[in-house]
Amino acid sequence: MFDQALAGPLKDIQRLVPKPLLCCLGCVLRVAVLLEGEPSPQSKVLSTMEQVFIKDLSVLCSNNILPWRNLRREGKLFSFEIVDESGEIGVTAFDKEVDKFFSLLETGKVYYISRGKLKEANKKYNTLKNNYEMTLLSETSIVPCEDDQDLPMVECDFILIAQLKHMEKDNIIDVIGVCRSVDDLSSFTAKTGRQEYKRDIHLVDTSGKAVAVTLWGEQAEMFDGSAQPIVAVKRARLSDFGGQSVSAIFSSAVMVNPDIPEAHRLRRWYDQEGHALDGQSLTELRPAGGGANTCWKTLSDVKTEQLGQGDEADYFSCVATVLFSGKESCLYQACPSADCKKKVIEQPNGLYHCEKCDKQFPNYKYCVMLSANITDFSDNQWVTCFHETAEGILGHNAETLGQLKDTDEAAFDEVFQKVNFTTHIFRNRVKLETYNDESRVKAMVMEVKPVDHREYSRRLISNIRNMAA
DNA sequence: CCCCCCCC
Repeated sequence: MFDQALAGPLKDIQRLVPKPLLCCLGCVLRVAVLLEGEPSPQSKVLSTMEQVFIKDLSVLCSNNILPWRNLRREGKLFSFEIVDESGEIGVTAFDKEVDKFFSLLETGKVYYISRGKLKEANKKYNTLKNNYEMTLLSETSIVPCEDDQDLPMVECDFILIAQLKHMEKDNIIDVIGVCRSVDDLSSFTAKTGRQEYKRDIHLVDTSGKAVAVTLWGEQAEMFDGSAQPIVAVKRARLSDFGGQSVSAIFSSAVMVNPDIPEAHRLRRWYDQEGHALDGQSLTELRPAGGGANTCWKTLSDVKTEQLGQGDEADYFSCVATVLFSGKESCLYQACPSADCKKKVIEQPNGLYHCEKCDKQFPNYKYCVMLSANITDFSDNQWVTCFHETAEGILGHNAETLGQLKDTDEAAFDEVFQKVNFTTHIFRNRVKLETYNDESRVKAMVMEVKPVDHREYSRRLISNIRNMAA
């Protein structure tokens, strides 16, 4: 079927590419490419019978047929990547070739490919180490290769996480590490308006450093890091977000527990000693579920840095302990309308008037406005907590508190006793407020969360390191 | 012949 005399390695089509070859993780496709005719950079036909492997595991999943459109016409396409010992190349199939080959090509299988077309790769979109890319033609043939024994495994271009520090943003890199933790899946609205998903995972390697890797879409949704697997990401992009982080891109290959020596070495290292280390992350720690750019301050920082004294409000987060919470006047009678929390005024007629809704009601509901003094090692601060934040600190909702107040004074007191010396993460808003010609900085609690001791300890250790440096 | 690679 194929003329062995024409056989040659993939490197024949990239002899103009002086780069060393890349690794092949999870080798997949063996391809023999037949070249015919004179090579020319613009359009040449391939001819080789050497083993070639697909290496991008993501491109062959079933939803990778994409529509395309230009001024003249539209159609569909899919692309995949093949690699042999000598290098890699991207391949694209359009329209009829999609119908013909998409279901035939299977990740993990080996094929002979003949009579494709080569053209110059567009480096803007193609991060493969090849100056060319391949297009399938109507005369292209792809035939499964039964001999898939002894697939060559080539060395990888993995970079130690600690070495990322010396690299610039946007570099395309390969990393491998132990997935020591996984953030929750998060959803966001992309520029296109579509709802997309992402997930950060945290890899640590023998360099003792860790880095966050962002996965996207289905890869993010499906990722299971519960067993702390080894994760290799090929052709990811180095980002400067949060200091340094790594982002999977369209053509990144994410491999979980690949069967390669680096992975086995990492597994042994982590299980024996790595798990006990607290590898410092190149990516700034962001507490799970926390807002953007959490600004951690001690309470004395807030004063020395004069937060809240400018025109705008300032926001900061702190870990602090409740010293006192005022039970007097912490409950008020509020408008019973669902979304209204305005204080109501009892009328002579026995009804309750809400100024905001401009209505009178026969009843009211309780709402909480709690004044508390919170402290950390450095200072203390009076803060005001409304509604959910107050309920969070007190551990009861407003309705329950109201009932206790009205029916069981002792139990009501106990709620406030129990709150003393509880520690939380507070996110606060501080702003200068003027009342009766007197200006003072008021602190309002925006959010109360339990302390994540693991994350908190990491941050403290990181602070100590930074102070020692 | 496509060509978006995202987000805080």
